[in-house]
Amino acid sequence: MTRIRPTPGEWEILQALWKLGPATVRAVHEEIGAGHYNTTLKLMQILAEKGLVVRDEEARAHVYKAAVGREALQGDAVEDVLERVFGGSAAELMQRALERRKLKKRELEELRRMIDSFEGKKS
Amino acid sequence: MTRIRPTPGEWEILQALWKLGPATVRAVHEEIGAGHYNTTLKLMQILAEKGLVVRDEEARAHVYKAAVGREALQGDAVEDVLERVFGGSAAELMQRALERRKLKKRELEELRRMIDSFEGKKS
DNA sequence: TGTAAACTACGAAGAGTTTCGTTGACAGCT
DNA sequence: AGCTGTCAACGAAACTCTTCGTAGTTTACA
Repeated sequence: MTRIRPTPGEWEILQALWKLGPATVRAVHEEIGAGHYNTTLKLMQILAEKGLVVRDEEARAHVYKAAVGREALQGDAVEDVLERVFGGSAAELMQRALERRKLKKRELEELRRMIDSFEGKKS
Repeated sequence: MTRIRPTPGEWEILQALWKLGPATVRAVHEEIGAGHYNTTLKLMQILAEKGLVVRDEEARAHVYKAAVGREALQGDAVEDVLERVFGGSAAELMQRALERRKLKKRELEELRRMIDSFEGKKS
């Protein structure tokens, strides 16, 4: 099972596609709002080659859509950063995240619920 | 304030240096336990150029030590992954981390304490 | 003194990523 | 038909990262 590891440019495309749903290069490019149109096109073609997006070529303006789930790819990205940066310690990762980003009260409570449920499975 | 973004190879060196303290190329290379000696050397020279490590050239075998704090770099790495992968949502990042890695009971409790203290600062 | 081992230094090769110029096809309009 | 704008496709160029071959220096020691 090889881990999927999009490049930064590819992440930007994928985020746009997850947000927009199936979309043309033009639409994705405008959602991103920066860089050259051809760069967006090229990256989307590369993503199609890699199978991370699928392309409907019916219309002249091809319609792309993400072929991978957002959560799954995020999970892979977390694995990467855990291994490379945190030596596998998820607790340390979360500590840094808490230090850097203030979470909304609602988010903190939801997080606590998640921890509760995980702790329930252990003991 | 430019964010420090070591490459994967550089992270490996830095992790070894944080673990060993000031060390020679040889020591770091053996700690890593893989790859070509010259690759380790080259990466450490690059790190020195970038200022992420400092080099004591007194002895023939130069002694390198990390010039940046582990926690600070981890924080930068978290910022990166938050922006690129999670659209800034630390809650989502932590959710993925919890799904992927089982934390020890002690870690879960420590995490809960951290959440408590952060929540205390709000409302 | 001669030789082997350990070390730094240099640079080139190869892969991967991103950017963008150019080309050719197609569609709409006058 | 001719003009204009939009599109996909291709490939070159620049850049980064990693690997490793080669060279030259220093140290240890017989």
